Amino acid sequence: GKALYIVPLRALASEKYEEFKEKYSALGVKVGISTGDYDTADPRLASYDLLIATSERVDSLLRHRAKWLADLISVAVLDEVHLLGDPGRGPTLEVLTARLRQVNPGLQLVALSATVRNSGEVAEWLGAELVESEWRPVPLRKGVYFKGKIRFDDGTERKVREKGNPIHSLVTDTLSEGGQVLIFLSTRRSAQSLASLLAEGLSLEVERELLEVADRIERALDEPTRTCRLLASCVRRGVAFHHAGLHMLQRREVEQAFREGLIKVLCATPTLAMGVNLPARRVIIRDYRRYSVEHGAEFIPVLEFHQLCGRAGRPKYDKFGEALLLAEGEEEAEALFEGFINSPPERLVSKLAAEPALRSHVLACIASGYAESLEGLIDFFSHTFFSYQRGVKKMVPLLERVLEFLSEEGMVTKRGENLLATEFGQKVSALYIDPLSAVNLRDGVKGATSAPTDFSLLHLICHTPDMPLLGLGRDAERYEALASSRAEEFLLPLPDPSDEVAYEYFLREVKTARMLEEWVEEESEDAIHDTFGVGAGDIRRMAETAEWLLYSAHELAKLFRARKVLAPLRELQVRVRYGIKRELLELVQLRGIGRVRARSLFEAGYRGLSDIRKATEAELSRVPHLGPELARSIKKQVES
DNA sequence: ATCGATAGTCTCTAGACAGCATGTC
DNA sequence: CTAGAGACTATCGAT
Repeated sequence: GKALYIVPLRALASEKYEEFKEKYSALGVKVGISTGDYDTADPRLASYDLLIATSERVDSLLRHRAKWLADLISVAVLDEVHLLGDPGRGPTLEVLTARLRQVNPGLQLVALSATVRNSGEVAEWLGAELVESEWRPVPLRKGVYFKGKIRFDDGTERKVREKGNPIHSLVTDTLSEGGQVLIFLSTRRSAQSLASLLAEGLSLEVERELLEVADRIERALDEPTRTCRLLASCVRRGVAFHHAGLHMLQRREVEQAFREGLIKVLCATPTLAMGVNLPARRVIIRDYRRYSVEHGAEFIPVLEFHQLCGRAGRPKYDKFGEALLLAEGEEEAEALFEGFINSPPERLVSKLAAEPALRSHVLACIASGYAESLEGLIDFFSHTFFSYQRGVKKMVPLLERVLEFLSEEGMVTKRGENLLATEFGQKVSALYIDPLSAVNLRDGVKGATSAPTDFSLLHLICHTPDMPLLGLGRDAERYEALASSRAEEFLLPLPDPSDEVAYEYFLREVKTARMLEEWVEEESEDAIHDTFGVGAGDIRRMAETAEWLLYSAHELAKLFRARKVLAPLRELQVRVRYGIKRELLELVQLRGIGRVRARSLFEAGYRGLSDIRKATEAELSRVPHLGPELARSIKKQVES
């Protein structure tokens, strides 16, 4: 039979894909990958022997009733199942698991997890045998550093020569023995400031290759932002920082250079522990507290602590790995030992009861024909981890409430005992958006009486639970002013200012919409960084989400015959993808031409495909940001 | 009146999945 | 279970 390998991140999917392709292709195993940035309904998907996919992708395939998935797969691997406890992603994982078992009762499941307190419970839910193993490729020692001394969990100690602050001493200590250090911090700002401090203080000797890496990092965007320059200047001194605000190219450069040993010290936020494998001899966990809006500064979960520790020790290079916590006093050292090193990890608790998750999965169940009645739904949900932990009875009222919402909004109809998804419901499930997002998009799109502005549409998609919003910060007044000056552009009724929660939310939507508008007006990333406090990585991620929602809005507009918004939505979708004004739409159709080169061509007088047709290759290659290679390529594209 | 040092006050905080269509060095 | 860094501001004294 075939195998399905399910991972939580795209980056992990492509890492596994490369790894398995290398290992198994020679044996004649066909390895494939399916994630959001690869094909959707690729018919070849069914021909692979081993398919690697993100959990949302598998869920989506199941929603599209991919028959082969049910029939051909004989084993599924669930990598990092401890995500079951994640409020955002966990529900998908348990629903997908239950679904796979529903359609294919004979399926063999292999679940891989970090240690959790109730692993037995998870195994039992899955009908699997629990296998526990302490083995790792490189032995790991955990310890606490205090006043020039590391105390390890195996009872040993190590003296460290104190030099400057504790971090500095530990870094110097590791470097003196030829090791690399990975330092985990809780905020982007801390990561950046510690990196520049260490870059300054360590004065490492670096290899020439690293200078090239630094140049590439500085040139990753069309014009470098302050962050680009800061990162490049750190890298030139053998130090780097890493967080999700960086452009993907920069993250990859940093990871690669660290892997090759060129970068010696890396200051990172937790992205690095969740993502691809990137080990170091010594891991220093400086921030073991993290701020949360509800509880203020909190200790990170023990589970996550272990996740961070897991990055210590490079196979083949290090005899052992070390993960260290920093203590400021004797009692704190003791507390850290007890609280992290000697503490059992948390229990996994199902988060399926959260309404947004339930809305979406109940609809999918009905829309894809996995349940045709309330009984059918209850039966399906009785096989989830939630029901295993809390009993189906707790689930029933929640299901009824969600069903009520879906039928009120016209996504599901009841015919006697039968539940049926409407065309609207089908569409929403296939688009993979939150049904509440769909309701807002539908209302907005139907309410458009004339051709909407960019801002109208951007605000509309920001008014959905699927769009992550920017924080308001100190900008309340500014966006209140913006909202009132552009009041007639909103497609939906505005909230009452006396409802503070709703109004603040609204202002954040306005701010986020404004950020996307600047992106689409070709404001420089540096300027966007300054006014909105988002990095290149954030902009790309938000644009990607916006594009998906604009596409969804377009599909719903088609369904509800809101003709006036169709063309503007489609056009804006492409503009958000590239971050361009309307006038560049034609140029950007060419492969190899994006935001920067399209603008460059336009300024040079090539305003459309016909201008390019008229130009010679030599003329094109003289346009800034273009070379002979690209000139030839676009000339060829224009002629065919 | 102006500047600037200092101390007190305020503000802010990690991450990242999903649709669809189309095509190469 | 509620921290710490950096930006901002008020205050006061020296010139």
